Amino acid sequence: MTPNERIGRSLLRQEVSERIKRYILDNRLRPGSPLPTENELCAALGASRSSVREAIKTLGALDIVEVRHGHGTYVGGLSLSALVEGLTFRGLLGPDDEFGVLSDLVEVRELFERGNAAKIVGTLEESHVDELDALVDQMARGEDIVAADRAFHALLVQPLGNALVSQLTDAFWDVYTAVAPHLGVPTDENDTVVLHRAIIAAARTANLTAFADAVIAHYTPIRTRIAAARA
Amino acid sequence: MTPNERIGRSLLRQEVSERIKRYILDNRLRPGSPLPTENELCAALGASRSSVREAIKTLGALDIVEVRHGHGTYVGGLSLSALVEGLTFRGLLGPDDEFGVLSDLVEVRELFERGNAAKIVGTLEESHVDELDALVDQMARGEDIVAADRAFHALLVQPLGNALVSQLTDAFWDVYTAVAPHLGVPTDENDTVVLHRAIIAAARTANLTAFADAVIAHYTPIRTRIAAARA
DNA sequence: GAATGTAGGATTGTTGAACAATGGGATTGT
DNA sequence: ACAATCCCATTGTTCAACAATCCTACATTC
Repeated sequence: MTPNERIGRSLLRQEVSERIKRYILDNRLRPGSPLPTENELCAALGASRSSVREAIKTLGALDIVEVRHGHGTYVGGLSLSALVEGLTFRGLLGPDDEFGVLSDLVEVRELFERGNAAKIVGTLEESHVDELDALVDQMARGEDIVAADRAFHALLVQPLGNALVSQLTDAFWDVYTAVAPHLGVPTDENDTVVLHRAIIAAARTANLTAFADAVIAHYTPIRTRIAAARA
Repeated sequence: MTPNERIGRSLLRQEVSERIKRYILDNRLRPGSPLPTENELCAALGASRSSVREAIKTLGALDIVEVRHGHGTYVGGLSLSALVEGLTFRGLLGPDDEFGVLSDLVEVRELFERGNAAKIVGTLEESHVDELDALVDQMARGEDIVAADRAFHALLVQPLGNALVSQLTDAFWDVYTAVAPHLGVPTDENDTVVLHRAIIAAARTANLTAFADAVIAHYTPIRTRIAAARA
């Protein structure tokens, strides 16, 4: 496809990108399904390999496509990795508070847990609470505190049955842990055990306001640290 | 940089991508700031133009960088466009409910408004309420109902002062309007005026529970439509 | 026979050069 | 002063060649 043949149309690699997406949709492919090779795509779409590759790289950044060197190209995991990378960069670029990424982030995470208190407490089963307890025990023993903390909150919102909330929770956690150190936000872990136990206790008694308060109490020191780091 | 010189290291375009991000961070560039030309980047980073371009395309997909044909490359707007494209594709790929993208989406939007009722009602000023009213008037007149609806909800969460919530609200709206038609979800607009007026009325009286109920009532028909479209 | 090593093919990664398309500014002409 | 034109810098696209990687199949060895 010589450039002359597509006057007036948009950028070629953009069209190629759209056509690859369309190909996945039309063929009902699923994450992990193999895609045609670069050369096959070149022939099928009538574009040079460079254009096809640039289009693939674009889709790769969105986790719509995943490329394995020497192996092939596959449908991606459709994760929120792009959101993580984008927000992380935003957070690193604007420590001078042009964007209050960190505090906004924490606010949303808190909202996910506090605002869904009724549903969380209502559908929380005994086994879930035990798992939460086990994670706090792990934190108390000082084993992989960060991982346990992350798993705790993931588990907390899991009963909501909302995959988007779960993935956003994870994504925001990733962004926070990536950005906070660069902004001089300390990672105080003294009260974490107590604060998490309070959340569990409130969930056990199925006391909605107590649960909401415990969640707020949990995030309060974090907000304080962020506010302090700004000054 | 001949391939031999970087054995063991990761992909070149990935390194180039990281170095471009670092360049922006180190030089405290802001959205709209110009970046070096492709050839300058080639020279500075010691990579071929193809590799540099693929790296730039990756960053472009994340809106970290923006490329203008024939003009130059600039720092991007750091928007959530990547999230929109990713979620939209996910929604289109999984109408068979592998991902319940649409319902998850609406649930989060509702949570943003309902869960922050206290803060919204508390900080809502007279002028804001008037603007909300004006938007509903516009909807009642049938002028650009979709745009007015979108503006309404954007304005509703604005007093939160949380840029992330505002942008996620916008992003989710975009995804919904892009995905819903393809899934056969009808866009009934009969009750919208009444339902939006109820939200305003509750906000005016500063009645928190009434506000939350009005928000729930507003989203109920949407959830019903999504559920119906699944069956 | 099983484990290991090796050679080959297929696929993506990288390079370099050349030309097209675009946008904006400088030049020119009136 | 204004407009049209030309020119130049920059990004878009193509092509061809070779490198790096992964997997498979085969051969080797114990």
